[in-house]
Amino acid sequence: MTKVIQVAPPRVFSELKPWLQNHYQDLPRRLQSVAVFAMHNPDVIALNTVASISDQVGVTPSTMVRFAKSIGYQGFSDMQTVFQESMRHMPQPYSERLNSMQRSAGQAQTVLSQFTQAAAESIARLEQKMGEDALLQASEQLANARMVYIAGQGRAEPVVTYLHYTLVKLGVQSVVLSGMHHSMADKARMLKTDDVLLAISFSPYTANTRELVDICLLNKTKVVALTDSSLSPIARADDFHLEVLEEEVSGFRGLSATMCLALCLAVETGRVRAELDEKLKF
Amino acid sequence: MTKVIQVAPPRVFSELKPWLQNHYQDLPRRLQSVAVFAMHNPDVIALNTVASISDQVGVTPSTMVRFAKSIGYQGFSDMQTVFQESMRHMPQPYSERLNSMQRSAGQAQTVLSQFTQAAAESIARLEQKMGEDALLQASEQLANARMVYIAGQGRAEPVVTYLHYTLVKLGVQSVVLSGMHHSMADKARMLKTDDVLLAISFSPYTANTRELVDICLLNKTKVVALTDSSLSPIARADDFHLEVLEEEVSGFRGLSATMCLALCLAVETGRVRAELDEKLKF
DNA sequence: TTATATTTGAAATAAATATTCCATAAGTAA
DNA sequence: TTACTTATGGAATATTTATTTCAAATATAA
Repeated sequence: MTKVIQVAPPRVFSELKPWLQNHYQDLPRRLQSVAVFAMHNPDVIALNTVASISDQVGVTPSTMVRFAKSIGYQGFSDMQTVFQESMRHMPQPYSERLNSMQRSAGQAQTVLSQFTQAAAESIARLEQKMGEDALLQASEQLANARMVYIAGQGRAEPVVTYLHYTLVKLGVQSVVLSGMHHSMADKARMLKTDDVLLAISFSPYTANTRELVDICLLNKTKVVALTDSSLSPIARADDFHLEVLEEEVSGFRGLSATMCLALCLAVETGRVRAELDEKLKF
Repeated sequence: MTKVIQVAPPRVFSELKPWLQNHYQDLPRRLQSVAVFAMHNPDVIALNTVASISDQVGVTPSTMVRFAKSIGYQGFSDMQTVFQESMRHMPQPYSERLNSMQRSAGQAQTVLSQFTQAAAESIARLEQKMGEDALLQASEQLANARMVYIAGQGRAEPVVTYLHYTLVKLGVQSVVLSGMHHSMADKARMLKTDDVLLAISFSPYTANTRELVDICLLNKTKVVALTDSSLSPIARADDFHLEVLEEEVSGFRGLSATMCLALCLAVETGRVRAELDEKLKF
């Protein structure tokens, strides 16, 4: 029989959370899954049935009961009430919503709210302005490449890392150029005509990335550019460029929308590539 | 037999409210009581059983069922789900609400819209859940450090790069540990007690980063952790951890909210550090 | 008033949901 | 490996919870 905690279990959600943090490591595998799910989806625990929840978590109903008992509750239902109580007065669809709006309109904004707002705006604009077809075109270029070379410096570097990571995971061959200590000319020489350069650059545009794009376009190597303005030197008539502009907060620009676009680009590329691979089989 | 509305009943709470206002006069006395109660205590309807609710309203269980049926629902349970749904996605303040409504009303979602929506949701949640004080505490730790060592692998790597880039720009000395080819023990040895480890790790948590955190905590070196769950092995009672959860779209998790938090953390750290430097002058 | 329709409550029934139990699988230590 | 402990899934069971039924109460119209 699974050992059961004897002491009284947390009666409020805010106490349950640290409890799980402390005991998480010692929990059996399945019970860990439940713990993670519960912390991430408290509303689901509060509102759904054992069957439905266990299904979402990917465990059996018994496991849900065991989980509750291992914390010290009498059973699942007992634990569920704790989750339900945590929702009770929190939401209040309308009145509460208005409150939070007033609050944000009213007093001084926190650092956090300023930046989250800027990020949200940037993402909203991305969705509005970015054409699905532009994204698709760029993805097709990348998917058709023998190898994708990714370049970018400074603020663009995290984007490079992320694109590389995601593309590789999706089975698209790619290499990061920025890290290599070659001259631009040497780097450009690595690119064959069936390769594609994926260049990321934001204002102020670094000379290096720009130079690389220039050389590639001269060599008729395809270029996909990710930048913050169509006026950017790396956005040219003869390349495929995607534009994403981050809202600025007192001089700082985030990367939220850019990362979102990067993910879209990678996923779409992976999809197109998978389609191509499928065709080649026959 | 009580006459029952034939047309489809409101499927969302916001439509149910006006419906009740319009039909209130025509309802039998007991059903009016229920209507009033339901509008004033939607959370009770969402979370309690018929027996408990009918008791609170002062009617019999049958009346609750009749009430639901008189609106057009199949029974009480059917109506209850509408109340429950209204509690479910409680964050999403306003703009996002509108967006998702427009979208769901329209056609199928594009890749872009799916990911932007996920990003927006993640950011909204970040703003709601993250405490300004937790952010400030973490920032103070970093600002007081002689040197900030940043570690993280895989999906966390872009975040490492970004934090490093931003911190350095803000005049906070920092080094990226991930890139170095040392053993974890060697890396840990670099950290003195007045240094701080800034560890970033997401599920599935890489052993390396976890090990590093363990060693540092053993050595009483301060740790600031950025992770996707308070259950993560790097979120421990004795470190300062910030939690940010990215919404998932068909298996992919973005970094939009994470990057936003990273920027907040860096900027706040820079601000605190500037204050400290100012004091030292006198 | 009486006849009729409507509303209501209480108890019986049906449905759903949680819980327990047990056989088997997965780990662990020798 | 083998013996042993712990964890897990599936099915049977118990419990809770919603729903229906029907008789009584209340209202309405003649």
